[in-house]
Parts: sequence; C-alpha cells; structure tokens
Amino acid sequence: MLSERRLQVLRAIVQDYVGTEEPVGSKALTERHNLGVSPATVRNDMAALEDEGYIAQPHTSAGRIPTDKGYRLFVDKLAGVKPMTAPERRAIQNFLDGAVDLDDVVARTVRLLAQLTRQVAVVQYPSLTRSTVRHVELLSLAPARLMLVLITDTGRVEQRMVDCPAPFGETSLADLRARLNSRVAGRRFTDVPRLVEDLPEAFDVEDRGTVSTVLSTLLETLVEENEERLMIGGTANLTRFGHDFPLTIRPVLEALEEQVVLLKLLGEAGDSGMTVRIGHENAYEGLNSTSVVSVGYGSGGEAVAKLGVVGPTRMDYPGTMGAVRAVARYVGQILAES
Amino acid sequence: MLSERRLQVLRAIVQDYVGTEEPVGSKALTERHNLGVSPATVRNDMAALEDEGYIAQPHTSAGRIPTDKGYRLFVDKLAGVKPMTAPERRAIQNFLDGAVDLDDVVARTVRLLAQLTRQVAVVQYPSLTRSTVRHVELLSLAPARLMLVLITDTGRVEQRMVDCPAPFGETSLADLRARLNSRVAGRRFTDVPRLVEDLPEAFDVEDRGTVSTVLSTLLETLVEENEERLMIGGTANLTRFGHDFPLTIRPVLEALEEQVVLLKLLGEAGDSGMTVRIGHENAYEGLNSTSVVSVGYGSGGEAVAKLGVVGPTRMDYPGTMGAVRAVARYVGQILAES
DNA sequence: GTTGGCACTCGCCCGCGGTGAGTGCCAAGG
DNA sequence: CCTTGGCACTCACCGCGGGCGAGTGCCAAC
Repeated sequence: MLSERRLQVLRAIVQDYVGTEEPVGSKALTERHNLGVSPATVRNDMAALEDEGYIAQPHTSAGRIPTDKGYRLFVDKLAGVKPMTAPERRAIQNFLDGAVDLDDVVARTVRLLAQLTRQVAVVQYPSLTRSTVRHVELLSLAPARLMLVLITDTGRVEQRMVDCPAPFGETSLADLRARLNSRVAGRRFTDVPRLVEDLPEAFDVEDRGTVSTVLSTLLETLVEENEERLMIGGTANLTRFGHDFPLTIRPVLEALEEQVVLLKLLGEAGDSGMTVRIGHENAYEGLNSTSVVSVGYGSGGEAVAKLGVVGPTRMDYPGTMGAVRAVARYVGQILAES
Repeated sequence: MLSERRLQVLRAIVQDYVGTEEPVGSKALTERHNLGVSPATVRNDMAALEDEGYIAQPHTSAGRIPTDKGYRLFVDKLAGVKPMTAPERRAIQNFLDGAVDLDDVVARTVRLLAQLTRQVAVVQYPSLTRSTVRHVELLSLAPARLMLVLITDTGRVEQRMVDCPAPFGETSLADLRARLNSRVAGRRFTDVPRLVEDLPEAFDVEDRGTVSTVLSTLLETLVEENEERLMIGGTANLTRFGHDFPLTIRPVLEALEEQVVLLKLLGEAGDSGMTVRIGHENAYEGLNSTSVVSVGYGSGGEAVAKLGVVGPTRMDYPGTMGAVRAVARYVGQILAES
C-alpha cells in the first residue's frame, strides 16, 4: 500500500504532466507543489512509484510520466469530477436550447463537447431499442407499393418502402394503420414483435400477404436500425495530440471512421455512471494511446444512448469528466422537454 | 506561348513530383522520361517555365516543384481523365448496389471515394430544392398537434411538428392531406409555394389558422433544409499529406468540420462537368494547400447534388478525376433505380 | 537551338563537445 | 526508519563546423 504522501506525489506528477506535456522531475515537483519535503525524498517516492508501475521514465535520467496504471489510480482515487462553473452551465444550456430537431440536438451536443473539452466528441443517437413508438404511418405510393414511416418518442423517424405481393385497397390500408397504431403506439420497441404477431389473422385472406410483408418490414427496421448511428466532431483537436504526429493520429482517425468500433467502445462502457477507459484498457489497438470518457444520457432516469470524448491519455480528467457529465445532463433535459 | 517540349517537361515534372513527393531535377527527368534531349536543355526549359511561374524551387540549388499555376496548366491541357479499369468499375457497382436506403447510398459513396482516391471524400445529400415531392403526410399526434412528413423523389424524408392554433378534426385532416398531395405530389420544391398559396380559402374559417400553420411549416422545411447536409470520410488519409504535419492538417480538419465552408466550396464549383480547384483558387484560406475535385451527380440528366474529394495539391489528378467521375455516374444510376 | 563542361550554391548529414536537468546512491542527522 | 544534503553520473538537447552531393546557371562549342 502506498503512503499518503506518495499518492500526493503521484497526483502532482499527473497534474504537472498534463499541464506541461513534459516529463516531470523531482525538483520541479517540490517547487510547484508545496509538499513540505525535499527533492531527495520525492526521488525516493518516485522510485517506489516506478517499482509499482504507476510512473515510468521515457529514458534514463529524464523526468517521470504517468503510466496507464498511474492514470487509473489518479482517476479512481486521487481526483474528483470538476463541476462546471455557473457561466459554463448557462452557456451549455443556452447553446442546446437553440436546437430545432433531434439531428440538431445531436449536432450541437457534439460541437459543444468538442469545444468544452478541446477533444474529439462522440455522441450516439438515441437508441431505438430503448425507445417507444410514437406513431406508425402507412402511405400508399402506388397500387402495390407502400411506404412505412416509424416515429419514435425521441423524434427520430425511419422510413421503408414496402412492395406488396398484391394490390392493397385504401380501406384495408386505413384498417391496418389503425390496428397497428392501437397496438404499438406508446409501447417499447422490444415489445413490438410480440404485439403484432397475430395481426394478419384479423384480415381477409387476400390481404394477409401484404400485412405480413408490412409487419416483417417493420420488424426489420427495428433490428437494422439497432445498428445505431453516431456523430463525431472536434477532430481538429487531434492536432494537439503530441509531437510524434502521424503515427499517433492515423489509427485514431481510422477508429473514428469505423462507427462499428466506436459503438462497441461506447457499448462496452458501463450502463450507469461515467466510464473512463485509459490507454490499453481500450480493446481497439488504434486507441491504445487514448482515453475514452463516456456516460449514458436519456430523457428520464434511464439512459437511451451514450456520449463521450476521445483524447490523449494525457488529458485533464477531472475537467473532461465534469464537462461530459454536465453535457449529458443538459441533453437529457432537452430530450425530456421535446 | 510555351513550346511543345516545354509542356512535356512540365508534365514530366508534375508526374514525378506527384510520385516521389520530392523536388525533381533536370537529370532525374531525362533519365525517367525519354525526352530525347540532354539535361542541359531541360535546364533551359525549366528556367523558362520558372520565369512563367509554372514551377518554383523551394530553395536555391534544389529541384523544382510545380506551382498552383503549373498544376492548373497540367490539368487543363496536359492530362486527361484516367478512366477506371473494368474491374474497378465492377467493384464500384457491386459496392453501391448493396445500399438499402439513401443514407446508406451516401455512406457507401463516401467510403468508396475515399478508398479509391486515398483522399478525403465529401458527398452532398441530394438537394431538396432540385427534387420533387413524392408525398406529403399529415399525422395527428394529439388534438392540436400534427406531424408533417415530407418525402422526396430521392427517398429523403423530413419531419416537423406542428402546433395548431385550434383543434383540427380527422375529417379536415384527411381533406387537407388529400388536397395538399393532389397539388404538390410530383412537383418541384421550388414550385410548391405558388401551388399552395390559395389553399386556406378552401377550408372553413375555423380551420384556416391551422391550415396556414401547416403550410408555413411546410415552406419553412423547404427553406431550412435547403441548408444541405453532407457526409465526409477518409480523413485518415490526411496523414499522408506531407512532412510539415500539424500546420497543414489542422486547418483542413477545421474546414471539414465547417459544413458551411464545404457546402460553399461545392456550391461555387460549376454546375455541369467536373471542377478542379487548385490551392489558392480555393477561397477558404485553410484549404490553400489543397485541391478540390468535384462534380455534380443526379438521377436523370440533371445534377441534384455534388460530390468530390479534398487532397493535397500534389495529387494524381487524372486518377482522382477518373474516380470522382466514375463514382458520380454510378451513384446517379443507383438513385435513378430506386 | 542543343550540348557538354564547369564552378558554385546550399540543404542535408554527421560527429563533436558543452550544458543542464534529472537521477541513484550514500552518509549524516532527526 | 524516514528524511536530507551532497555528489557523481547519465544522457537528451543544442549549436557548430566540415564534407558530401544533387542541382543549378552560365558559357563556349557545335
């Protein structure tokens, strides 16, 4: 177990390194933080911290930098979440309040997060599986061609074309529309399959084919759109990454373009509370020198999607976590209002 | 006017520089291209080309690199568009054929372009103003709350909430829906305002407020969504930019996040045929060291939107132009089919 | 107009020593 | 046992100078 002072030394190292981006030595530490001990003592502590794997030196006779393990300890035990200041909170609210629709909310959230944290922001669209159906609409485009429109409680809209096996009259269409909505409106997406199962039986034999087709298209939409979308922004902040550019930045950009990777990343994070994944804790290799801070957000108490930021392991964790948490809260409020 | 051989020398310089990324000298030129003259002669030609501003030397006693003006001449007079090979064409078609909806078409197009050109791809969503209305749908969500759904011939769907000044009965709703569609279905978006102008007059006095609200929401949608969306991809290719990284790449990433800038960029390009903007020809300062190759695409003979790539001025113009043109054609086909 | 020769320029590479921040170790003191 | 000052050592970084070589411009000859 590490003594209290050694933890303080680790904290000081992390803070200084995050600020200066340069390996920090014993002398600089004692000068900038009044630890009440001499550099020699700090050196002993640093040696101990290095033995335990919390810090490392890039090369002999240089200062120390935190390891992933060091950051982990820092985040878990040594640092809190820095709350936003009142003006910041007002700015967040004002900025998000101007949004006109769901796309706009997400777009604004991304910009905001990127600006606040000066890092790459990732925002997942509210998930379909956890939402409820607001309305299902059926439009007749041609005698044997329908359009199915699905509207969610989060304001998301999905549409699909349906080619009918047989012509489908306006009366039948109105009937189907009414029955469908009475069964699924207000219900969770996951419940829909069960709720519409026996619907074809209520129709004439000649219409059953079409009804079945419509239903299977609806179910497909639920499944397909379960491959959720997300929006990213602030990639220009990657240029502040470090000195050894191309090699660090390239895999990150590649990862950011692979939505599958990002979704998995967000998905792996815990469902409740904020998750911080540091360096090699990220399963995806290209993100081994980055940290991901993510949190769920939603209109009620329940999270419908996640958002977060991707930045260098050398990041201001308390500040970043504060910003992420605050933004998630306000987005939740906005969604609840609309 | 430049002699034929001098043009050939310029062409050779561009080709070599694009290949090697290093200033090219007279000796290397005569070795790699059989120009039939000696290095000394080429030196004279190069001096002339430099006088005219087509090439420049980064510093005294180094090889030459093309200037923006040099690239311009190369693109206009010296290079054609390199057609895609048959296997490439098949690959493009196969890849795009798998798309399930408009979003997917755009997403696939971006990936494809980025991969083919190894540069940053930009694809604009088919524009609303140039499209026609397929269908307008009105849904009653609450007694005084409607949802307006607009479906375009390109498969795009936009939705808006409408808060009615007064309750609106189902009969009136069906009436409005029918009248609206009979007037605007199949018509161009730009014609819609004129076509619905006198619609409120056909309704009872108590409904006119709502009808007007619906109509103005519809018109707003047309205008607002005129701020078109686009999708970008392949940003990881920016890492292949050059040696002086951060300074070059940062403004480009910033420009790419500013959709307004990109849209303006695409908008400025000519409406028909392929446009190449080289270096300082781009109005936006951050893109002064990049070239933008863009072309319109559309389902019929008419362009409904644009797509293109952004890359270093030192790019393979014939190959890039070939890829851009080919992709635009196939996307047009896909849109026409659906 | 083309060519070979030639002197010149200048960026790049490499090895050099000086500098200084930082370390590890040790012996002395609380 | 922990802390502290002292001290020798390491090594990245910086600036300097010289050799190298690709590339140039000029010129005289063809």
